[in-house]
Amino acid sequence: MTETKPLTDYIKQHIALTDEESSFLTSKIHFKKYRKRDMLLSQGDICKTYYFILSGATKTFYLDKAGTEHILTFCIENWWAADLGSLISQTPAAYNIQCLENTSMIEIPLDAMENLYLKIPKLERFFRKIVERAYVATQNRITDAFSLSAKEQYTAFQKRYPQLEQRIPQYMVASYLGIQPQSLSRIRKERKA
Amino acid sequence: MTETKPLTDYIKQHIALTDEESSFLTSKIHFKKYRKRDMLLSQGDICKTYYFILSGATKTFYLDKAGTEHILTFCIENWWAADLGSLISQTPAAYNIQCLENTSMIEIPLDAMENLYLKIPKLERFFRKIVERAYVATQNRITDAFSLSAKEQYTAFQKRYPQLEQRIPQYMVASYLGIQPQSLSRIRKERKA
DNA sequence: CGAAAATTTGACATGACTCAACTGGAGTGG
DNA sequence: CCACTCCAGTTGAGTCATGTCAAATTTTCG
Repeated sequence: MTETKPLTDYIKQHIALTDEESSFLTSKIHFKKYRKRDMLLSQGDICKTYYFILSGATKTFYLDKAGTEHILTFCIENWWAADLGSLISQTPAAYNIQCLENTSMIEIPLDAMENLYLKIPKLERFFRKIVERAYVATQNRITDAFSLSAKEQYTAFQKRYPQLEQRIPQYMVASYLGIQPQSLSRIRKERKA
Repeated sequence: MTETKPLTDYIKQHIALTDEESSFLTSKIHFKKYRKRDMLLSQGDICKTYYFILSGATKTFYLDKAGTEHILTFCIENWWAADLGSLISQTPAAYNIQCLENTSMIEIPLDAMENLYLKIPKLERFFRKIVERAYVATQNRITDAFSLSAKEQYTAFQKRYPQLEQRIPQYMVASYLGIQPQSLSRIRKERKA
């Protein structure tokens, strides 16, 4: 299973795994490829899988009452995607997850996760740290939303996701920033001047 | 140490602890009382402690360049307070934490935490779940900020923190919502009508 | 090439901000 | 116990950033 090696390597950067643990892990996860526009999860479904992105990109978004799309986060290489709220309490997902490019990932089904935690308790620590990091990132996002103007948030986005802007349409950046595409267009125009 | 019992009880609701584990835990944590307006953490300091609130309330906030206060969260009974970003990477805190009332809490110093994880590995699981929950709450906050008007966010705040509004000044609610006190005053006026 | 989608631009509306004045209650000191 | 001060909260008037609606233009892609 050489295809799953990137994940075991990634985990080994954080915690030591014996060969046995490593191969048990490998036996529980699987490699998968998706195509641009494929949905990994739809609002209302129950999220059953953790996704670790090897290459490509996804967006996590939801549709409000008016049917407008709001992008909560982009996930790119070496990052995790899932609707954690749905996953941990097995309730209907609040979010959709969709591929923005052809994307290859490693999937860890929820029930495999339980086995992994039992057999390799160290993984509790690993995932605790992953979630901690994600939590801090989300807090920073709130902080930015609070005190930065649309212009400044756009700059912050470019810093947080270097190069991503080149890979996705502008209206998605606007959606991530919580502004209208027209407004982003005007901000960009103004910045050039 | 009967004063620390509420926390051990709280943890036991989630994971089983032997008597030995329970008393080891108790030996590592301490009970403490703070007074209204006491600072638990100041922007720029390194956060060294997890706080579990038994009674009272705190606010976690930061001051922007203009010196305006933005409240990220309120923490009340049975909830955790800390600047996790500062705590996990031992970098200067982005946030201040201050008591809004006389508040009693249980403190777990960061280095005690490491001992606890070693001696009681189950705690990794417990804290993973705590952080997961906090993460989901933060995501929901972003979602609200995105799609709700100031009016609707005010209603959401009242739902998320029942009764808290009665315990704190109105300008803090405004700060939490990310609007001016004047705007909140107008929203309240309009709602009565 | 042609249709559909994305982006830009213009004109106008609006929600929230800013600045400023005023009200009312809480706490303090004479 | 009253006068004074301070601070939270309210209200008003004008401003500004962003939203809305609509049309023109450019880009993408089958």
